[in-house]
Amino acid sequence: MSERKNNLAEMHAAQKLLGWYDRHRRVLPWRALPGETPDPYRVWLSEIMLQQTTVVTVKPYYEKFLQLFPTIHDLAAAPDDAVMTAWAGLGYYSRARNLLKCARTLVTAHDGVFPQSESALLTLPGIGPYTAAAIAAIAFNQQAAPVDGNIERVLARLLALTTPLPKLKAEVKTYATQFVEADAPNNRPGDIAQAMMDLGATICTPKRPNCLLCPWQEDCAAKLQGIEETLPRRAPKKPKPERRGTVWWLENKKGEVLMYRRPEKGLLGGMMMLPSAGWDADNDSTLTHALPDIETQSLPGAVVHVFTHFRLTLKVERLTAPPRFKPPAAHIWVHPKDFPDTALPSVMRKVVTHVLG
DNA sequence: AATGCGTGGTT
DNA sequence: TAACCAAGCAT
Repeated sequence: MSERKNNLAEMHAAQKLLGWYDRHRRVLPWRALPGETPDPYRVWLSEIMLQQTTVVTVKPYYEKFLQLFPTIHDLAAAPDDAVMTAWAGLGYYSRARNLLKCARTLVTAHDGVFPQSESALLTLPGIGPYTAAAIAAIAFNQQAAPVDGNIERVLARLLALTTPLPKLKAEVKTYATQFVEADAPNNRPGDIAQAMMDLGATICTPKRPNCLLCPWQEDCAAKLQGIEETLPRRAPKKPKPERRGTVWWLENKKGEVLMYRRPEKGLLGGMMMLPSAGWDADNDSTLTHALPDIETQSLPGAVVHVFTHFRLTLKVERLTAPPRFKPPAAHIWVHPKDFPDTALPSVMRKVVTHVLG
């Protein structure tokens, strides 16, 4: 380990990286320009959105959130549903719930001011090891070493680390920390983090990395061995189970559609759904019992949606509510014209499209 | 440590 | 097309 540490220092890796970053840094909406002071609220918001999510996907959501909630005080004061609706389509909805929790905690207990230390940030909802280090480094220029998927890949290749994921993460963290410490005189931990992420996103890509453009092309141990495309190594993935279910488009005379809000925890927590059954045992609709009395029209085809851990195929049935129909508890009628302002996850938007074309 | 948790783009 | 992958977190 100490040998690799020395290698890092000897190859002046940080200088090469920062030189490259100064010439090629990407302009991103949440990124401060050179000389500007980063806004912790914006750094935090972007980091939460960027968890497991690409820059291209995040951009419009980030802009929308800043428009709707310009400060952490605006966000903390917002109704839950406004935040869930603004987040709809971005996925991993626990992020939105924790975002709101975190904003309210900070506003209530700390006057809306973010703590600057990695350890204090780590205690906040939705902020884990990566995000705590990223905010500390990027927003406050603390000597923190965030390790995301990019940095994990970049350093695994630079140092030819063959440990498979997920164990690799801890190993990379120690080297990333040494890297920042070795560069202490430059005092640019935030730029080091962003430079390594930019490098991973644009050059040291998972497939077909563009080594010819890499500032570390002469230093990369993996490239030297010709194994750069095989790193990082990972355990084989499990096959994705298939689930099938039925979703009901139940319309009343006003043209409104029956919906309900899912429980806060678990899959699609806090988001709006059409009644359904057969694929998510905990959320089988109580509507099932009332349906035999109603004439149903089965729509041709099906809606297919792929979640992280299973593939879902939904048959869609269309029904008209009879005159004396009583909606089950916790259900509400929503008119399709209000769908844009409804917290509908993508799988439900696919169902809507399937029905309305 | 392993699993649950979205979605859309790329290959 | 099916598989892979993306600035991870909570439990």
